[in-house]
Amino acid sequence: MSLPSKENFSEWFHEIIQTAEIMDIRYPVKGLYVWFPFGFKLRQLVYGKLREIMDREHSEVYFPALIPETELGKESEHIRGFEDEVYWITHGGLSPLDVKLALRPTSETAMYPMFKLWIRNHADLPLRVYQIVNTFRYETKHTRPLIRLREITSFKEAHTAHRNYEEAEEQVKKAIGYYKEFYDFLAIPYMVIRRPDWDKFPGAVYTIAFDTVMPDGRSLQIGTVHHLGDNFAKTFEITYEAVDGNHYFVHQTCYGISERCIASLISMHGDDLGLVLPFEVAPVQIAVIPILYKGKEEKVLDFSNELLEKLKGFRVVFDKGEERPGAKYYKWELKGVPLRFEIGPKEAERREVVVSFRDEKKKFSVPIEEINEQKISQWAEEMRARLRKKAVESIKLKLKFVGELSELSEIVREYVSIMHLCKNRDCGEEIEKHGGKLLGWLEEIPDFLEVSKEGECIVCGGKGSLAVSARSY
RNA sequence: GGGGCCGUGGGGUAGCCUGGUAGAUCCUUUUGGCUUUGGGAGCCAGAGACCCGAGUUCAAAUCUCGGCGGCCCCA
Repeated sequence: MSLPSKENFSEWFHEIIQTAEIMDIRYPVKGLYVWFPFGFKLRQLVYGKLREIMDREHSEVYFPALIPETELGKESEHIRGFEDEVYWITHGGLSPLDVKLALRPTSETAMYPMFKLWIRNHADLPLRVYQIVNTFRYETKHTRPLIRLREITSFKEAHTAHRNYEEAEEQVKKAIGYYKEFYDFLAIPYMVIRRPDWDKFPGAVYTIAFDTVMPDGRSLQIGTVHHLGDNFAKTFEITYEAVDGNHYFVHQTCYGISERCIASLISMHGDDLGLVLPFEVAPVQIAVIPILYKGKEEKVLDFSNELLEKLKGFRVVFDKGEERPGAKYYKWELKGVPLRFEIGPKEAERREVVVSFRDEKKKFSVPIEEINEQKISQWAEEMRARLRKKAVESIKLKLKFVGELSELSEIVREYVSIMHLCKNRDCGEEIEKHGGKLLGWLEEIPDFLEVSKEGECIVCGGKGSLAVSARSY
């Protein structure tokens, strides 16, 4: 029943996914997992926020999951980046297909032939759409629920088209802003990192990623934003007629977030007792536990009902099951319920409620009259601040600035390594010889890092800026 | 890409080396009943398992091979 300690992160993650009923990992195909109802509810709430953000200036769409080989292969760099990982449909029934169909590894080549039809003139721009879909990649490394999947079940991908490079770049900045808002909402600290030129999205001009740090000191990419320039526009002939009457190629961006956001949510805040979830995304926000002594049930139940009446706007569980109170506390703590109200004969007598926050040990009493939506929202907001502070503190312990190249091999085994590095590819490759992966250069300095942006390249001594290397998931 | 370990009730394990009825390995889970309820209650009676396939053998959870699935280490 009890989880392994979070100190042993890999084991802890594996167990909590199952015992907290996020995903059932017993599905008999490698890399595919089943969402439990509870996990799916969490997904729905988290993606609800993402939808809310996207809906401000994007339209939600749906494109087919199957892409003909003829389209997938059009952009040569793009196909080279994915060809090892594509699942192919080769038959319809017993007959071989004339044109093989790929299960989308991502949707650029599904969407952009249609963009060509949709975009005629400058009034059609900017075009901004997104979809939340499954994608397939034949992963050869170890698969892991929510983190490395052969079917990504929850890929939010946005695709935009603009009149020129600059307007597309504006969109890149906006996208970064949206993702910041999303991860701030989840109280997950992140680094915004520009990927090395040799490690960008296949077909992109440049790639900017969101990376966070897992409790075992490995990095996890939890979002990417790509400036595609007019690379795909040229391949798929997406042009528009401008006010001057000439035709120009559009410039595009795309950006995505997968269920790794939920992996990071679980990993960042969870503890030895189970999930710890921000109030807004918790499938159960409040657990009300009555303590039913024999002969006093009615009094306690009446008072509970009075309380429940006040909690109508929230996702509440009223647990009057047979178990003893202690067992119920553990059960709902495992599920990450942010607020717990306990009501026994004493509380009914004094018209008070015992309140307990998931992220803190202490309990305290509050008169029932003081409990209302505003109070609860205030508690929720305070809890988010505490979660973020705690997350930042734990991340700080996993980051280390590296001043000497000779120290890197040692440090990168346990920490996400920060260093000054120039943009020279040779220097970047030198970094990776010491283990870990060069994630790239910090686009901005996060508030939890106190180091100067500029410095001498740790390899060649030239002009360098802050770079990050880590063992990554 | 290279190497190693593993698969037994829903979950975690003992048994495998040295083949001999899973009639009771242990913990957890679960069904019914009684008694309980302020941090994982107790008792009684039940339920539930050898990954799949082939081979060796009188006999396979146990030995061999293959498949599927999982974990770890190195690059």
